[in-house]
Formats: sequence, C-alpha cells, structure tokens
Amino acid sequence: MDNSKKLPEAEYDVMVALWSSKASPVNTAYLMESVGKGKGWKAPTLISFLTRLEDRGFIHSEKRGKERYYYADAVKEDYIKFVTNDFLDKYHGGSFVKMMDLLYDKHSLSSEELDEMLNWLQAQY
Amino acid sequence: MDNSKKLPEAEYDVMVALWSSKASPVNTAYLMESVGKGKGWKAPTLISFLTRLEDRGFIHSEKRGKERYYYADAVKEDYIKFVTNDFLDKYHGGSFVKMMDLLYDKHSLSSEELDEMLNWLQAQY
DNA sequence: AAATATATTAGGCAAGTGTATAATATAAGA
DNA sequence: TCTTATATTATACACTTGCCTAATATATTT
Repeated sequence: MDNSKKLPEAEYDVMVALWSSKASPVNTAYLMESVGKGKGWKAPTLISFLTRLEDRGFIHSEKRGKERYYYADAVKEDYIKFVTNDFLDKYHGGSFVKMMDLLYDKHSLSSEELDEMLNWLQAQY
Repeated sequence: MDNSKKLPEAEYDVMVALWSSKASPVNTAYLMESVGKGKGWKAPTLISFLTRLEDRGFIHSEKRGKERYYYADAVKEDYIKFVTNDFLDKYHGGSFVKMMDLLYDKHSLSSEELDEMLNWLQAQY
C-alpha cells in the first residue's frame, strides 16, 4: 500500500472525521454530517474523496444494501508524525529548537505555552 | 498583495534560494546554479516559477539588457511563521505541547533534542 | 551590418485536486 | 410488482502545479 504520502487537504479532512468517529465503520450519511455539511459538499463530492482515499490505501469500505460503510486503515498518529517530521525538515532544518526560536521571536508563543512546554519537558526526565 | 498564502513546493524552493543569496538582486543564471541545476530544471522552468512568484507578489524583478534580475519581497521569517502556525493548527490543534507529546511518544525526539529544548526554554526566563 | 549565441517570453500539456451533474442501483411503499 | 425515493457510480470539468518546446529579443562576434 502506498499510504505513505501526504494527502490533499480535502482528503485529510475526511480522514480526520473517520479518525474521530467513535464507531467504525461509518456510512456516507454520517460523514456528510461530520464533515461534508460543514464544508458545503454535495454527497458525490464526499464520496469521490472517499474513493480516492481507498485508492491510496488509507481506508477500505464495504457495501451493505444501498449504503457503503468505511473503515480507516491508516493510523492517525503515524500519519501525523509523518507529516510533522516532513514539515520540520522542510521549514526548520529538522530542528524543534529552531522552530521554537522563530516562533518565540515573532511572538507566536505565549508565556503560558512556554510554561506548559517546560512542564512537559521536565516530566520527561 | 496576496502574498499571504502557502506556496507550492517548487516556488518555495526558489524563494529559499532567493532568501539565502547574499546579494540582491540575482539573475536567472545565479538561480539556475543555486536551485535549478540541482532540481534538473531547464531555464524556462525556473523562469516560469519566478513569474508565478511575481504574480503572487512574493518578488519583483527588473530587466537589464537581456537578463532579468530578481528581488525577494516577502520576508522569510514571516512566511515561515505563517506556514508554521498554519501547520500547528491543522495537525496539532495549535498546541506545541501536543506536537512534542506525539513525537516523543513515537520516538522521533531524541534526548539530546529534549536537552536542547530545555536549555532553550530556560534561557527564555 | 550579418551571423551567431544566449536569455526570455509565449504557450501548452499532463497529472493532481476540488467539485458537480447525470445516470444507475437498490430499497421501500403503494 | 410498479413507483418513488435515495444512495452510489460514472464522468467530467476547471484550476493549479510541474515542466517543457518553440518563438522572440537582445547582445556579441565577425
């Protein structure tokens, strides 16, 4: 399976919905509620993203009666980790500290966030 | 100017070259050396990215004789900060700590990196 | 001033992404 | 079982992105 690459926006949004759903599998109607509506998609639009996700090997599905049900196969944490490392490499030379430095310098990191990070770090030791 | 959005890969690579060049402006020949060659691009390919960057308002250029010279207008730090915040929101609910948590859990963060981060944080106080 | 070299511009095309309409299945109700 | 409703499938189209070839402009050499 070729599920080791970055998804286009819309497909990622669908994956998020699948990953967040308590139950599995879920049908198209459910996904229309959880993402489709909000995005203003027509049902065939959603289904077309689902089809592409299936082609990529991120999900699989089965038909029951006239409805189709979907299962997420890709693991959320793995995927997020993958895109995060990718991102870090591309924009921050792979360094967390460089990223923090830049954000802090530009005031995107609040001191609350700094505290939180310090706590987190200290908890790792 | 509409320079407040995410660039496609290839155009970003060109921006990186512009941002890294000591001198400004630089001509196409220079950019062919610094990025084009490495990517295996023909000159018109590079120029086509430059044209698009100019349309987006990220750079401007001027022609001298038969050559064209380019100036970066977008500010690197601002752009990187923009994409980083975007990324954090999209994949980590806007939280640095969540990102660290995930990466550490999955062993993408080494203890050296943890030390480095701790040092950095402590230096902020 | 011609001829030659070289850089740029014009234009285009294939693949990928976002999105929809029309056609087709399938279930449910009359 | 015929009709109606509803979900899915097929298909398509416009834009964006990555890339290039052919045409044109400008400079350089003869």
